[in-house]
Amino acid sequence: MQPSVKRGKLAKIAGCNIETIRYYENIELLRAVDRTSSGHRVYSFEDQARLRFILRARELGFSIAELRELLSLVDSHEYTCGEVLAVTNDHITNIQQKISDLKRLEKTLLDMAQECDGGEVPDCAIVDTMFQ
Amino acid sequence: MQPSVKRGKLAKIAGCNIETIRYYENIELLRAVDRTSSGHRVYSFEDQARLRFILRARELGFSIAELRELLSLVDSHEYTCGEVLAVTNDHITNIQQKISDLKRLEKTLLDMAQECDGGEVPDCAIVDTMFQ
DNA sequence: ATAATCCCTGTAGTAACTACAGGAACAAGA
DNA sequence: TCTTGTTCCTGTAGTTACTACAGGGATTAT
Repeated sequence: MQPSVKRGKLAKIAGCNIETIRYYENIELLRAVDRTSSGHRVYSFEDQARLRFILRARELGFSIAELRELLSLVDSHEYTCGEVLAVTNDHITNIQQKISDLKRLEKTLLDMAQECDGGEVPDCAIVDTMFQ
Repeated sequence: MQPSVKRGKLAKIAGCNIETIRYYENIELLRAVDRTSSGHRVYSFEDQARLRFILRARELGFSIAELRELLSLVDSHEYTCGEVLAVTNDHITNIQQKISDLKRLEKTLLDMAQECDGGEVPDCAIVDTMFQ
């Protein structure tokens, strides 16, 4: 980790697309960082850590809106563990809901596929089911 | 089910947004249906069945691209059961992948939440973890 | 010096809709 | 018949979270 890097290098070490960084600046997840005299962005150590936090949260499936909530807590420097836990628990609930929706879907599709003999004939239980 | 309806009524009986129908026409999942002399769209019985097929497939999580594949099979009138099953099985595989991704996510989040005591102090294991 | 690479900006495209705005048509009641 | 309210038409823009240009300066390497 270097004390200051430009956008391309930051993208490389953080493992994201270079344009993603500019995007996060546009939507104000990242601050408008310092520039060289010719206008090239220069990212400090803290900037790099913040980007990694953002990318990690995204990997964990937090939406930008949820992430904004997390960041505003962290930025306030007055957040409590309980507040962070609440956001996280909401997110876990969302994910559990998605899992159960997908499982129901999977079951329906498997049932449909079971009905279908996969043969060469132009008559298919799946199509029939989808037409109801 | 009536033999011919206009867009608003079709949306109501099919249970979708009125604009969705026009959207499906734009992207050519639905044909450019007949019009009255003044230009109002009129949907036949077959048009209604096709919309229901589309909506059902979307409910089952098929993407528009997958749906296009299904519809081109159905439209050819020469599809075999095996072809439809192949598309369906691909889709099932996608869904199973999503489920396992989400489960991994859920576990990571639950582990993180476990570390967090949810207390009143401004020091949080979740935040620490996300900063790595 | 020059070529290759990097960085800058603004804008448009992706998926699958949804939501207007501004105006014409139609149905129902007085 | 007139009017009011609802429905329909069109085109366009907004949503999420990026990604991909184009056209042009800045920097680095040879």
